[in-house]
Order: sequence, then structure tokens, then C-alpha cells
Amino acid sequence: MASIFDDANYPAYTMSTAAGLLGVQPGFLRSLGDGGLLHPARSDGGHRRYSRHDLAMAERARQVVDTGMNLAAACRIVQLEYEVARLELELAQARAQIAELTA
DNA sequence: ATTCTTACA
DNA sequence: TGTAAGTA
Repeated sequence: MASIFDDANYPAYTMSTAAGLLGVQPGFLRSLGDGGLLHPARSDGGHRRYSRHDLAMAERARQVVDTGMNLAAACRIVQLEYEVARLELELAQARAQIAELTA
């Protein structure tokens, strides 16, 4: 049985844990939020709580920054990459549905 | 005891 | 950039 702790969207990681796992500074993670790429959940006291999905996005952003992009550009690029991936999936599903209906 | 967040200077 | 005050 699936637990909410298995959900990639469950906000399980504190700032220091997330930064440690990714090998980045806390400030980098925070700036990804300012750049509109991440919207981490908050604890009752206002501390950021990152999900595995947040971590995956942050990791990709780090890669893009490493290629020389500034932070704002990296946030935009990763955001667009994510949207393209989502649209590709949606297109594939739509095509599969068409194939089934026209069979 | 230390880290994290916001606010403000 | 740095400090302060409240959290976790």
C-alpha cells in the first residue's frame, strides 16, 4: 500500500537536508523560489519543505547554471523543459486515444 | 545548541 | 550585508 511518504510531491525535506543532498547552498534553493521555479511547501513556522519533485527541478537548475546561464535564465529554461515534457506526455496520450477510437 | 526565515537597516 | 527575533 502506498504511503504519502512515497509521493514525489510530499514535502519531506528541510532546507539543510535538501541543500546537502544536492550539494548546493541554501541560498541557491531559496533563489529558485524567487525565480518562480519552485514553490516549496511551508511548515507551520514558515520554513521551506522540499519534495522530491522540487529536488529534481533544483538539480536540473543546478546543471543549467553550471553551463553558464544566470539564475533567472536557468529558472526559465527548466520551467520550459518541464512544460515541454508535460505536453509531450499529453500528446502521446491523445494520440493513443485517437488510435483506440479509430481502430 | 544550531539552523532556518523574515524583516529591516 | 548584516542583525534581530521567532522556528524547527
